[in-house]
Amino acid sequence: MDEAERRERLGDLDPDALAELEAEDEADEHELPDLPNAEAGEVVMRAAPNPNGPWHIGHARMPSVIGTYAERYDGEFICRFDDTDPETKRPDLDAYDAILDDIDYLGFKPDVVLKASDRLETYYEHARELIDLDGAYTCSCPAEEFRELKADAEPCPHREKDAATVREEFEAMIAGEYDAGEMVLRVKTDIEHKNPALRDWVAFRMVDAAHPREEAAGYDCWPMLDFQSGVDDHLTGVTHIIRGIDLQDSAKRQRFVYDYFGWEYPEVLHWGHVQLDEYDVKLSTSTIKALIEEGELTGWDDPRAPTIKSVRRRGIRGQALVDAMTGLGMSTSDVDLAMSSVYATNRELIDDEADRYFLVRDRDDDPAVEREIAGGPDAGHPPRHPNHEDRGRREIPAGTVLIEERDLPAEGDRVWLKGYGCVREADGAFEWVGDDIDLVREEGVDVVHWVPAAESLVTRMRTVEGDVLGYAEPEVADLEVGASIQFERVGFVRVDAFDPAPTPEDGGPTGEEDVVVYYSHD
RNA sequence: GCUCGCUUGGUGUAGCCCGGCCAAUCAUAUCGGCCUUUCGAGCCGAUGACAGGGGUUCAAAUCCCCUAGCGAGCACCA
Repeated sequence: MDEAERRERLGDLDPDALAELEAEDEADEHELPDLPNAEAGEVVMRAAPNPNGPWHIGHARMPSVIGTYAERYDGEFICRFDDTDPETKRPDLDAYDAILDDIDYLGFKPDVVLKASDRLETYYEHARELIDLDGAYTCSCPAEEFRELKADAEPCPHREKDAATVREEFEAMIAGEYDAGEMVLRVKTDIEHKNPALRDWVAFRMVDAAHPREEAAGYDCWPMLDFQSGVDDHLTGVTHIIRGIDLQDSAKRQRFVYDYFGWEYPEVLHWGHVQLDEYDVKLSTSTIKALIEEGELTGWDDPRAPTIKSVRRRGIRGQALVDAMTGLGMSTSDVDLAMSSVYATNRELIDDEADRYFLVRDRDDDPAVEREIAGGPDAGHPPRHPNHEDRGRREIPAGTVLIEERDLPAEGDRVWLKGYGCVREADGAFEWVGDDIDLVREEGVDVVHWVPAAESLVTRMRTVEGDVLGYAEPEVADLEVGASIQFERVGFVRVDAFDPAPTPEDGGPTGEEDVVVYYSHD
């Protein structure tokens, strides 16, 4: 009896037991723990990226997890751009759409897209209300001076200003009557709170630089993250917040504002930082940006860059990334993501559709070597896919072939050219032996890949470790850009371009290539 | 310095709130076998973990304390 039969029989004997078993199965499929206090149809979550550059792989975690939860609970997925710093983390105008595109690649679509920089008037309104509730005060202390007072749990003289004065000075902030550093609005929390991080934090400050978005360029008084994000989460009905441990004090800070307004704070989950193995490059927008500017990387989609654009160009499916990210769970500790688990998932996703081809690599330590075949058929005909004979067979001209030096048999020994037959190495040439498969099965002849010496395509394969040159079999020319294929005994690749134009950067195409492919994984 | 948090095999994770069914789950990785004209896949098997110490208890991965290690916040960044 197999599993299905056993279940059917159990269903007859004891339907309740079967239902229980199936419920367990369903629970097991959840990589992510259930959300606290979550009800189907009432969950609202948000990703709040700062659009200051394209995303690295770590950024995939938030949309992956939120999107997955939104699907599980039939909830809402808000994408809110927290672009309230026109200066130090200055938004990149291209990043807004690039980020939405990356979310789309992961297979999710936000229900709502917001930009904080569109919502300044809303923040001002709430600040005014907070002032009226005696929950905030304008402060002209130099930052350093206040820091010392705070460290000693001492209030500054501005804390006791009357509301009218505070209101007046805040309106002057909005009107742009101060320069950066001259005046801030602080939330009145508890100046003696045992955690210094929570004492009278800044809600609004003056910024001299104009916001890059035209719609927001006229504002000089900008909210800080904790104020803006706290107000927006409430106003947009967010029920569950997920954020990094770097923001673990944010909820505690924002609670003071929520208490003034009588709002209920959402559920909060924190998680640690993600590190990736495999890459030499740090998972940091600024680091990657710098390496591109220095010419170390050819761009955000360089295969050596740990970015979403890069893995996408390499033919990794968004789903593979989502599975890996949700598999990391919701732990508060820092985690290392093994790229091998992304690759394992992706392999399952593309193996069935990826047709097989040959690529003979030509490397310094393992060059392609040429051999003329004496006797034997004119061509080999290996299948396009071992599990799909219906897709037909390739035609690979034989005659004179290339194989990788490491695959070359010793003088007098035999090797099986896959899809062709068995040959023997004799005086720098191959002698036809035959196509009796028992040679492989019973006599242990190695099976290797090969390409014709004359008709093959000059190929550049871009990998995480750098580029590899080689020769691909002729039929690769018939593929479409974007196709995922497997170079047998080499690995899966995505076809990126035919006859690419040369690029000035090191590591890019030189103009010699017939085809450029990006290496996915083995 | 003050405050907060974390620590399960190579990696990730489940279990911890509500102690016993945990001689600890699942995935990945590595190794071996079967199958296969390669690789991959599939099937079978193996490897391998509760940071350390103390306490409470009939019973601790789970509760308490201490130590160590790691991380984060104390920004007019997000």
